[in-house]
Amino acid sequence: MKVIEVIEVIAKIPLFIGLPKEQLAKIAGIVTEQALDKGEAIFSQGDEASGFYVVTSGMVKIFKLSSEGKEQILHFVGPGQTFGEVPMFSGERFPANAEAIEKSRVLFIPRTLFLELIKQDPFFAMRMLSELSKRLRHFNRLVEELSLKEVPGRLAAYILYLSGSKGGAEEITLSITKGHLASLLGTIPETISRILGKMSSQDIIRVQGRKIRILNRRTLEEISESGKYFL
Amino acid sequence: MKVIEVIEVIAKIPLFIGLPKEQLAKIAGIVTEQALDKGEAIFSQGDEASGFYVVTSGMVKIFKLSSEGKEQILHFVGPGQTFGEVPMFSGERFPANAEAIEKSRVLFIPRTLFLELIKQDPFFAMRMLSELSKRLRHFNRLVEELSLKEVPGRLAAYILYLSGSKGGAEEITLSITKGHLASLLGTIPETISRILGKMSSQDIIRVQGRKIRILNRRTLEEISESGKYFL
DNA sequence: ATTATTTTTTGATTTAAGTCAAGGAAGGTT
DNA sequence: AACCTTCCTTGACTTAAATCAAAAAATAAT
Repeated sequence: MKVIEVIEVIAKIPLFIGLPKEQLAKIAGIVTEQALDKGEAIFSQGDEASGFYVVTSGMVKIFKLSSEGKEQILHFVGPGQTFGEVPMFSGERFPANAEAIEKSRVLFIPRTLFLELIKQDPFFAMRMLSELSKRLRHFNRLVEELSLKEVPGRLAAYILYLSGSKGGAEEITLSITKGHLASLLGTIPETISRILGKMSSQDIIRVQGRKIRILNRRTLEEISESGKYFL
Repeated sequence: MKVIEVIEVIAKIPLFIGLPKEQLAKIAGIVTEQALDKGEAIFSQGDEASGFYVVTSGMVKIFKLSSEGKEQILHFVGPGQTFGEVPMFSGERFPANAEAIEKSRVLFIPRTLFLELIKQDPFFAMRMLSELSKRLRHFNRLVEELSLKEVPGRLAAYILYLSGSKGGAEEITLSITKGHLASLLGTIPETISRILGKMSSQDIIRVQGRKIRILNRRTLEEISESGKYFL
C-alpha cells in the first residue's frame, strides 16, 4: 500500500479527522500493514496492547470465548473502522480476541506514536473522548438488548437498526453470516433460523439468502419494543 | 453542606484528582446539592444531560426499564462515585434512569463548568479518558457475564469479585438487597434464592442475611469459570 | 410490642431457547 | 460437472430459568 493511500485511509478515521496533513504524513510513515487470510487471528485475549488497528478491507470480528469455547461476538469491524484503542490507551492487555472472517487488510498504529500525538496536540484527546463515549453508548445498547429482551425482540431490534441506518430502507442485506448474527445476538444459529422462518410465514419479513425485506414494520417494532413474540 | 466539605468531596473524584485548590474552590462555588428520599428519581431515560452527579451519601441505582417495567440494573453508585458523565460529555440525553434506593445526598455539576475546565487545562481531558476506558472495561465484563455464563456462574463470579476487591476476604457483605443483586445479574430474586440455598447446602458458602462467607473457594471458581452448576 | 411493609424463601408449573442429530442448500475449487 | 466445505434449516428432546402463588422472615413504623 502506498503512502498516499495510507493517508487517505487514516484521514477518515474518526480519531484522526481534522489533523493537519503533516501529522497525517508522519503517521502514514510509521504504521505497518498486515494482510490476513480468512480465519487468521490478529490478537488474543490477554495479549499486550502495544497499538491499535484500522481495517482497510475485509471484516474482523471481536469476540470473547467461554471456557467451553462458545463465543460471544462483541462486534464486527469493517473498512474504515478501528479496534483495540481502549486497552491501547490504558496500557492494558486486550480483553477479547480479534480474527479476520474473510481475506482482510489492516493497519497497525503503535502506541508510542499515539502518545506523541497527544503531547503535540492536546485537543486530539477531545476527539478520543468523543469516540470513547460513543463506544460506551454502544455497549449500553448491547447490555440492554442482551438482558431486557428475548431473542425475537433482539432480532427485530437488529433488523430495524440496520434498516434505520439506511434511512428506513425496506430491504437490507446482512454483511455477516446468520451464524455470526446469532452469536452477535447472544444465541445460536438454529434459534435465528426458526425465528426468521416464523416471521416469514407470518409475512412480517421476506428472507432470501442474506437479503431481508421488511413487509410489516409495525409488527416488527412491536416485537422489538415489547420483546413478546411466540414461536 | 459547607464549601469546605464540598471541596473535600470533589477533590477525591477520579475526574478531579490533582486539580489545583483554586479550581476546586471555583467548582465548589457552582455545584448544587440535592437531598433525596428513598425511591426518589434523579433523572429518567431520555432527559437532557445538562450535567453529572456525585454521590456524597446513600446509594443510587442506574437502571433501564423494559416496556413491561422489568428493570435491568446497570450499576450501583455509592459515596464518592459519579454518574451521568458520559451523556453529559457528548451532549446527549441520559440513556438510563437514576434513583436513590435509600436516603441519599448528591452534588450536581453542570456541563458548562465542565467545558470551561477543559479549555483551561487540556490535560484535564486525559484524566477523563482514563476514566472512560475504565468504564468500558467494566461494561465489557458485564456483557461477558450476561452472555457467556449461566446464572450460577454469574453469581459465583460476583461473589468472587466482591471478595477480590477486599483482598481475598473470606466474608463479604452485600451493600444491596438480594432482589437488587438479582436484577444486577440479569435474573430474579427467586433464582438467586434457590442458587444461594443450593450452594449453602453443599457447603460452598454460608449465608446469614446479607453476609456471605466463602467456605470452598475452589468450587466457586470452577462454577464461575465453567459456568456449569446443577441446581 | 404490635402492626405494617419489604424482603426472602419454597413449591408447582410453564416456557423459551439450548442441545443433539441429520438433511439440504449454497458457494467455492479442481 | 462433481467435489468439498461451509452455512442453513428442521425435528425431537432436554433443561435452565421465568412465572405464578403463597408463606415465612426480616425491617421499619406506629
